[in-house]
Amino acid sequence: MERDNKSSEFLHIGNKLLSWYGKNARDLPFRQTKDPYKIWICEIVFQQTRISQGLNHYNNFIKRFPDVKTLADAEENEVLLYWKGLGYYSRAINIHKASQQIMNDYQGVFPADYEEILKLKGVGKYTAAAVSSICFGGRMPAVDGNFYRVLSRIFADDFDISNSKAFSYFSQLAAMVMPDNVGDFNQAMMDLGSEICKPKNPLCSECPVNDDCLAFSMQKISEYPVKTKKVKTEDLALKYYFVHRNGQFLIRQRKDDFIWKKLFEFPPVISVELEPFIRNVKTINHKLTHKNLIIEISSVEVHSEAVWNSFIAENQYLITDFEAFHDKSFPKPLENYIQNSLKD
DNA sequence: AAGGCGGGGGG
DNA sequence: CCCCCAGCCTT
Repeated sequence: MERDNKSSEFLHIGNKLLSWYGKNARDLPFRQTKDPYKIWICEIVFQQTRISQGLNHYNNFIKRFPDVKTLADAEENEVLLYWKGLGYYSRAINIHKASQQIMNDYQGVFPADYEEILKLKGVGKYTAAAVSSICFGGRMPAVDGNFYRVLSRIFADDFDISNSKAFSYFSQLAAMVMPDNVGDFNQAMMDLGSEICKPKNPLCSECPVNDDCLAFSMQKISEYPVKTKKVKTEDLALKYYFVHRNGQFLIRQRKDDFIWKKLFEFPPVISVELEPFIRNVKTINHKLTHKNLIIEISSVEVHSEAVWNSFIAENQYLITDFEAFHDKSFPKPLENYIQNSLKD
């Protein structure tokens, strides 16, 4: 990418960030490697996810699936199991498909080119830029929420980050401050955004570029970034039946549409023969980003083996128990429900 | 171009 | 209670 005279005016900002990063980089497991597979996995795991939340998932995932081939050879359900509780489950489905893409289309060798990385399932412009810059010396800024926040403050820029053009807009701002070492620059921006230039109560007095920050000099840090779109949440009622007998209970796998893609759940309906055996009803409130779930779970104890068997056969439910359910990925609230039932 | 997708944590 | 987090896919 060619740099013109105008943009070099801000190059010292990027260099200060690099210098700061050299001394203050967070010690994270994926910082010890340039293996594109591991960097790719870490980028996917940490999409819309704080480092502290995803760290165990990342470590467990890499331990079980240390390379592309191991992941490609695995069952999708096992990949989902390692994603349990992390959310945005299409990410797990997509990295599994992408690993097979790499085996089939790239002979198992991770593609080095930005445009090729971008073709992988679940990889967008951010992730392609991050992997190509960190592992292969690519020169694209990895523009994410941190970039929006840091750059909008440095330039006191009120461009609306909820605008669909925000990515390309802030990519241009990034290009103005971006030094030659793009990989480290991208990671420096992430660490600065996470540790210093935080959404609320940023530590401006410790910021390596506070001299260059227009919003800081105007005492208007809290006004940036500008985001107009508001999150609206609506209520959604879900009904489940915890149908159990002799320590076993019934489950089925969800489709890959709507929420909780391909995770396991309880039967959503029961037959009239089972209605008399409803023991208790529990209501669980569970907050998602766009939905407030009200989950009603009725516990149904089945005594008749014949009724049990016919109910399973008619609906093709799967049988599991309080040991084996650990092998399957359940949504968080259902996971918690099972754990609580185990105590009783 | 807009909306949907999890779950956790901070203020 | 609201906002945000190493974004991406579908419509």
